[in-house]
Formats: sequence, C-alpha cells, structure tokens
Amino acid sequence: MRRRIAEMVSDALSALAQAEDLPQKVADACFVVERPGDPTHGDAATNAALTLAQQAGMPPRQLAEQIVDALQQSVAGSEYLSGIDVGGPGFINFKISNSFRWDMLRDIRRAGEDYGKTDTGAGRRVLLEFVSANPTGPLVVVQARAAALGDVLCNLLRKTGWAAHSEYYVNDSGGQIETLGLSMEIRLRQLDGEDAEIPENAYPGEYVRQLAERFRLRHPADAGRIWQLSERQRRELLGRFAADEIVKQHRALLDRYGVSFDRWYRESEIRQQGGPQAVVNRLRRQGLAYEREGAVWLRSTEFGDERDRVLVKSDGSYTYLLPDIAYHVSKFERGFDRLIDILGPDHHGHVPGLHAGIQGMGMDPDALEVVISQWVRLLREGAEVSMSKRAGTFVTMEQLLDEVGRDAARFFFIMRAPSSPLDFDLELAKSQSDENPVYYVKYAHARLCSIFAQATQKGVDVRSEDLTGADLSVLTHEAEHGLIRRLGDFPEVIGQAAGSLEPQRLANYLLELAADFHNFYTHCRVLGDDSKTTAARLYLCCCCRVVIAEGLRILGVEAVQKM
RNA sequence: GCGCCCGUAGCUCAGUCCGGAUAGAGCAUCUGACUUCUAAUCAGGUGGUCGGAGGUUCGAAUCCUCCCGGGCGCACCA
Repeated sequence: MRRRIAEMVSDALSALAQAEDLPQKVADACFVVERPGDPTHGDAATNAALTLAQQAGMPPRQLAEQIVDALQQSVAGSEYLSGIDVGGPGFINFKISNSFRWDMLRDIRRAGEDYGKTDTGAGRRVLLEFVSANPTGPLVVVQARAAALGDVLCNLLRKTGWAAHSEYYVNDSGGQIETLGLSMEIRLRQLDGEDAEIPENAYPGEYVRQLAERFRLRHPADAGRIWQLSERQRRELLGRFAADEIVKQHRALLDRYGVSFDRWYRESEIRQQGGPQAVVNRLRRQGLAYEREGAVWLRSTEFGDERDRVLVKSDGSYTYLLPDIAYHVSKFERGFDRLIDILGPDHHGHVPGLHAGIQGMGMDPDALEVVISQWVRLLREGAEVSMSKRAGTFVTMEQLLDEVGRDAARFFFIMRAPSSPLDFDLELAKSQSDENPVYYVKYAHARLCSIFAQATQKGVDVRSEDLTGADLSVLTHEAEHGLIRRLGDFPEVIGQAAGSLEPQRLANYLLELAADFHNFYTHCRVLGDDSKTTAARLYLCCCCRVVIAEGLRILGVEAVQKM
C-alpha cells in the first residue's frame, strides 16, 4: 500500500517537473511514506513536500498543495484511497478506503497463520548460537534471557524466509572441566568420610555433591577404582561425567522452557576433528600467528584489535578463543552464510579476537553478527535480589521458572531490547492480575476464544463458509477501524523485529493489539441481534485471534483458550 | 586510561536503526463504567529541562562532537 502511494507521489512529482512548475531534480529526491502516529491524520502520510520545499524554492505547504493537485487524478482512480489532504507543516495525508480494509481482512483470513510471512531471507541459511553455558554449574537468569531471545529470533527469522538453525556450543573440554573434576574428587572424598576442604579454585556448589553421589550410584565399581588412576586421568573422568550430567540437566530445563536446539555442538568434537590445530597451522602459514614466550599468538591487531590474543598457552593447552575460532570456521564450512551469536554482557571483550580469527581464516567477519544480551537484575518487593553465589541468595533459571512460570519469564525477557539491562520484577511477573502485561495479551486471546465458544453454542460456526461471505461493510465503528489498522501492521512489525534482531517490537505490538481488541470488545458487541453485524464482527475476531496466536507462538508464549 | 551498553513521567520502559505534526504505554494516584460475548477489561484526569552543552537541519528524544552519571569488558579465565 505504502509502496503504491510512494509511486503515485513519485509520478506526481515527475509530472510537476515536466510541466516546469518544479526543477527537474525535485522529481527524484527522497521522501518516505509512513503511518502517522495520530490516526486523525489518516492512514498514510508522506513528508515529500517538507524534504523538497527548499529545492523547490517554495514553502512546504504550498508545494504540498501542488503535489496534491497533481495526485488528485490518481487518487480518484484508486479503489484503495478515499481521501487526501495537507496537514501540519506540509504533510500529505492519505485515507484508505473501506474496500482496502475489507481486502486486508480477507487476506488475513485466507493466509491464517501464514499471515505476516515474507521471503526476505530467500531460504538462505542462518545459524543462531545462544546460551552455550559452561557445563560446570546450573543455568542462571541471564541465560534464561538469552535463551528466550535466541528462540524468538529463530522463530522470527523463519517467519521471514530464513532457513534458521539453532545451536548450543558445549564447552566440555579445557581447564574448567578439570576444575569440575577436582571439585568432584573433593566431594567424593567427603562422601567417603574424609575431611577434605574445598580449595579456592574449585566449584563450591551443593550440586557438585549431588553429582558425586550420583557417580557413586551409577558407577559403583569405578568409584573405588578411580583412586588408582593418575590425578589427571581421574579428574578428566570425573569432570566428563559431571559435565555430561549437567548438560543433560540444562537440556531438560531448556525443554521445559520451550527452547530446543537443532544441534548441541561439543567442543570435544571440534578438538577430536583437529579443528584447533588446523586453525593454528593455517594462521601460522599466513604469518597471522606467531610464537612468543612459549605461547602461540594470533596477530589480531592486523585486523583492528587493540592487542594480539593468545591461542595456545605456554603449557600447550588451548585458550577459549582457539577452539571457538575452529567452531566458527565449521559453521561456515557447514554452509551457513550468516551467523548470529548471542553473548552475555561479560563476553563482549571476546568478540574482536573472534572476528580477527574468522578473518584470518579467510572468512567474512561481517557474516557474524553478535547480539549482546544484557544483564538481568531481579527485584523482589522493590529491592534488588543479590545475585552473589557466596551469599547463597543467587537465583537459578530453574528457580525462576518454578516461581514465575514459563510464559511470564519469556514475555518479560522479550519485552525489553536485548541491549538494555533488564529489571525483572518477580512480584509483577507472578501476579495474576491486570498489572501483569503477559496476562493482558493472553486474556485478549482467551476472550476471543470465549466469543467463538458462545457463537458455536448459538449455532454459528466460525470456521464455516458462511462467515467467509460475511459483509464487511458494516464494520464502521472507530474501534473496528483501529483494530483493522493494527492488524494490517503485523507484517511490517515482523519484518522490523526480524530485521533489527529486536523481538521486543513484536511484544510491544501485541500489547497494542490487545489494547485495541479490548477497546473494541467494550464498545462493539460481537454476538448481537443483527446477524450481518455478528458475522462481520466474528470475521474481524477471527483475524484478530489468528494474529495474536501467531504472535504469541513466535514469542513462545501459550495462547490459552480460557483463563 | 581505552572499548561496548544504558540514561525519556514518582517507578519500569516503548519510540532512536531510517529526523517530522501537541514525546507514548503500563504501574502508582484520582474519577467514572458490570441485568448483556470473561471487570485479568474499558473510558477519562494528574504527572515530562527526552542526563547536560554545543553543532547539522525548515524541523532533533532520534544524526555529529564534547561532557556528566551508571553497568560491563580490557588474562597464557571461560
């Protein structure tokens, strides 16, 4: 629609230029057609006269009048436009016709859940990596945020025509697994009645003790035999066992959260395939890696990094960065031409090295987009819940889910821009009341379902063909027009949210849509005496329900029938 | 010190990418609306130096520069 209007304005400008009322260059200047914030200004507006006034050498309003004159012809010929005028400092406002509204509703009903789907991605392959928590302890609240974000982005990208895959990178190798093994060893000694202290560099959590108990239960034979192994072998065995168990727990918890991954990619796989070694070899060959003080360094300053980064430590073990570069190389090799990493706020220092590594390996660093998912601050009764592990007040993702539930948690995380630190009010998220935005949207959906249930009782089948033929011309109330207009915005919102990787746009849209619906519900009785009005309003309700349900599906929030 | 993010109503935040019409919601607070499809709702009132200062522009919350405040990062940790 807006594109059509833009063409008309363009044509009008050319016509004016041709008639020599305007300098030629005005005809190809830029302007936008958008929806005005204030509905009384019409359904679409262009700032053409404002941007071009100076070049045309006349006041904006006067130019606007001329453009409007030139547009009159085409507006009169369009079945989708019903009016045009000049407003404010020189905006040209367009009013859409009723037939446009009706056609749009029919499009929505025909498309159903496919409404808003686009082919922007053209089937190109994109890989989203998110959460990727170390398997050394329970998932925490920031990871719940990243999980919701990644899952919703994945849905949005699929909705816009991308072949999106989600992946979880499991750091199941390296120093931290050894540390985990050490922690297990201490706990096993304690279980055997030894008076073993937990050293500073081990994980102190209670969960390690539970894992140790499980190890004894599962492998009673090994539990005695491990003490004959070398320290290194023992810690590796125990660390691996614990990490595997923790990964299983993470996976189960994420499942419960409604987040599943297409693939769990283990760092140990990358290592077994020799990925890190291959990276070092190639970088060395190209002079992009060098040895200094017994360590191998990446010459990342070559690519704009502020300092070079260590790839292989002087003790021969890898840094986090090296296998991660190898992992990203594998992403490209597996045919993904766009990569999105969602990282926690404490990891952004890692990005320049990764970019440099990718570039050094001959890949396009711009193909990797990094989204930083910011901190979450938990509030309880207005006070911050301290997240200190030592103080023992720290809240895990599991506790959060137990307390507020999946839908509220996901919606709250998605409501805010990823780059903004988030205050999560536990009381508000839990409250089953009008204060809670999650319920506001869900309630709109439940209300719609309730209307359909009533309609069915009265013998009207909302899925039947007779509704398809409803006469939509009776939808004339302001609340109806507002709702229809909002429904028409859905594809654009999807496009924006997916394009900017900012799902909060969709959450905010759904809140606005729900508000429009509640307003409509209050002012326009659906199941009334007049069967024509009833049919048309049911038709509108069908469209509204589809859009809310589809929006909630993308957010991973359940669209309930009853509340 | 350097880099990234944030600063909009009493509180929590949209809006910033792509500059436009009197800057929007929710919560809090005040006033109204249930014999009718769910009042988990609706209508209305109160509430603003868009962190500050310059600059660009016909026009700036939005773009540029500088400054202030808060968070995070700057390891042979991950």
